[in-house]
Amino acid sequence: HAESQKNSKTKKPKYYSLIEFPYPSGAGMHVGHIRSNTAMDVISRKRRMEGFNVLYPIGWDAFGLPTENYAIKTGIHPTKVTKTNTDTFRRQLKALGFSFDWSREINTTDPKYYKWTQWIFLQFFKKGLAYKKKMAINWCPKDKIGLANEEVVDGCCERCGTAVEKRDKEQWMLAITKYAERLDKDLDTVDYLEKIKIQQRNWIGKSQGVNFKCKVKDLGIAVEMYNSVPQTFRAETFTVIAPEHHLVRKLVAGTKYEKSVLDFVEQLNKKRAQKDFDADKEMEGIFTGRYIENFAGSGRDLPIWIASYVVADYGTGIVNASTHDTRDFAFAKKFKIPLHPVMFPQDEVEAQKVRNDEYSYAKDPQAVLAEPLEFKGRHWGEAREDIINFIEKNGWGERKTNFKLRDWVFSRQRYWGEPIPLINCPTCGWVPVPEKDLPVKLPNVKNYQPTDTGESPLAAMTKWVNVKCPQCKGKAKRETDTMPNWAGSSWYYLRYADPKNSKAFASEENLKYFTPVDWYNGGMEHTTLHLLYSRFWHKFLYDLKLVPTSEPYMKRTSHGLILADDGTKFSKSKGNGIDPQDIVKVYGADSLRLYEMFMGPFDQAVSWSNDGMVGPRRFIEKVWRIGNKLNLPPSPLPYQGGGMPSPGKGRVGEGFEVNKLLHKTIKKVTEDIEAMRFNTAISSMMILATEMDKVESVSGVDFKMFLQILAPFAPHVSEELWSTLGEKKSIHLSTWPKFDENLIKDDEVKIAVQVNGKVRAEIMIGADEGEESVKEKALQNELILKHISGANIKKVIYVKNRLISIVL
RNA sequence: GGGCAAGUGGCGGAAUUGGUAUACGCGUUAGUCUUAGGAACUAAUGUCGCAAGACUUGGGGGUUCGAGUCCCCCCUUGCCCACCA
Repeated sequence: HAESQKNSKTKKPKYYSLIEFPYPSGAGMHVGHIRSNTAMDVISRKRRMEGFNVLYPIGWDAFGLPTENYAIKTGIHPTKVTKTNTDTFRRQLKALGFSFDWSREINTTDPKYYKWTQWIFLQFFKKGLAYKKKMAINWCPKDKIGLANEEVVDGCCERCGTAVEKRDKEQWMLAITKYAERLDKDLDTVDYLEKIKIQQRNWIGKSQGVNFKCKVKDLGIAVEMYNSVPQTFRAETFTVIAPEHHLVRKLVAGTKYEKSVLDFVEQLNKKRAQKDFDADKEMEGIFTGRYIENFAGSGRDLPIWIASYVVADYGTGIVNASTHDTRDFAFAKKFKIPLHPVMFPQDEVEAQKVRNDEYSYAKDPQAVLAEPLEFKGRHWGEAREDIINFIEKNGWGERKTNFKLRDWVFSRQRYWGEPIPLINCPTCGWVPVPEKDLPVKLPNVKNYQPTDTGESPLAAMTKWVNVKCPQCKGKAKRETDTMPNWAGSSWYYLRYADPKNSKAFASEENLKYFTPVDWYNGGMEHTTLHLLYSRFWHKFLYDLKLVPTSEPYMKRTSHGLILADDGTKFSKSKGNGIDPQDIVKVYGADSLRLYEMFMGPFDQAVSWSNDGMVGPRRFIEKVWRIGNKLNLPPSPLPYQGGGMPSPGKGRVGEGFEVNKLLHKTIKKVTEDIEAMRFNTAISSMMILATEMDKVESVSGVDFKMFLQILAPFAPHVSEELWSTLGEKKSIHLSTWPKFDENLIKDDEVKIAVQVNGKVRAEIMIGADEGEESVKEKALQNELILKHISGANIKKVIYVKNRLISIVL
């Protein structure tokens, strides 16, 4: 295994490659888990051979619910469960020969580690970015835990599937929205797969629009209405407000609408909490009896409706509505609210349909505006900026940027997490635990079960809870909430740079040398949670001048899932996971690694197939056989079925051709690894091996170069053969081979000759043969003559070294 | 409903990004060697056809000398998101 060295010990440039550290579940790893590890191991090994000091670390993200639930069920302490599980995982990973630097292994549940998770949290607290807020949180009645918005799937708990309820609870929040702008903008500075950037951008949901300033008629209340498509602001005929909006009560107080509206809201809120509520289908609303007065100087008063599709916490929770929004349109149709289109398709027939309110017409950049009159005839797509300026000049509203991103609910009422290191003092309020008292260790409790009151099990530990206030020394109580499992993973890549440091989360020197992460591979499912959270923490630490860069990861790629052979997901409940160690026992670690990389495109989902394992295994045996031809001492390759592979029979071949193929393969493998096209890299090595197997003798130099490009994929067999060839140093410390430009050029090329688009012949030409000469060759070809005789040749097209196309 | 992928032999998948579709692997068939083979090697293997040849990348149109690749319409599947205009 590899030991990454600190700056002082090496002059090599560093390279930091990273995989998401695993959550050590009781089920152990299945073959799907190691796809990412194998890919990054290939890249890390190649980098070492290219002369980098590679940091490729590993650790355990071990806080979290599954372990806690297991502890509740069995009564075994989560620490013990974690120990057992990490031992299993470690054994499984070691069986595959990943070149992790095990000397840097970390564990988020180790007090020496979570001391710094707590420390970083306190920095958030001190900067006012951690705050307590009473809010309607998502409450899972089964897990008895508050969930972040991001953890609710279809109105259900992401973990257990129980329908989520709303509950008021004081929660610690982290103000990620303060960083929304930078999290969006700085995506321009990093090399992430485009689909990852897109997904993060959609999640952050930046939208630029206008906050209109309005008054409620007869009440004199000022309200703001956010609209992200202000171009169509002359089209609105009504206003929609979210049912849970705080203004609703004020609007109807003391009016004849009060009872019916409040009843409606209560019912609607219940309905919306259900998981199968479909806002588009079940569009509901009620008139409040109130109007927006003279909206944006239009002279029109807009009736205010409560609408089921508006949310209070996006924008201002109240929106000027018009025909040019599909949901507003559907709402108006349902409640027979008059419409007033202001933009039209260029096609007159279609335009008439819009005039007749036959359909909603929205978001077409080519649309022609009829109003506002100052913009008559201009297009929707280009008039936007001018119209916003126009609105601002007239004082109707202000330019405003909104984000979908919400602040992060950071409290959990659970046992198995980092205690939030704060003390609540009746006189001083929330006081941070002094740095010298960190970490606040998890106390031993008998019962891990969360309480029905929604308090953490820690709340029952009165000895632990009751403390002196660090400021006034009066009686005070500890916070009993713990952190979510995303906390420890938000900064773990920094700890790897200096995992044993007790003075800081990592030394400045080591951070400067090792960070940022150069290449980070992980699952798409973490794009909007872990990946975004850790970018947020990193930027915060950057602002405190504690890390040297503003982004944690320079490059982010993702792997496709490995599915069971029936195309479904591996899952604990089905118990269909395949243990990599079972495969290793039969086929060997190298075969498994090769197969994982060979089975399909790295970024796409592939189904596991036990039969497919055979191919890579045979390939390795073939490589072994070629090694035997080099007069090596016989050394049996163990095989489950017993027996020894045959030495193979040499045939007379042309060594020179093999040499050319070798250099072409070096080029292909070198390039394919960088692009994560591992499958085609392996296929080209298979072709090379077949050719080397056919020829009578292969030069040791050639064979060693082949072993070197194979080494990142199949580290064990290549190392073994390397040493039997007399090499004293590890193949993994050798220098990545360079291909010879002269050898990858062909003197002769076979090209296709097409007649009217159909391939009719193939001819050999010189690699740099002139166009005229090639055309002549083609036209004189017997097979071609058959097809062109008696016809008029209109055109002859020559694509260099590819084909000739004759058009009759 | 939105976003992102994807649809190619019996199966997993290649295709230098508009230039010989089906590389490589699995499976299958025949042969060689063998006491034996669940080893290895050789050959064949998209479909139809005796052949010449014709057809073929989810379906239908189009652009082009030339389309798996580009454009339009439609169908199907997966993942993520979904009251957020």
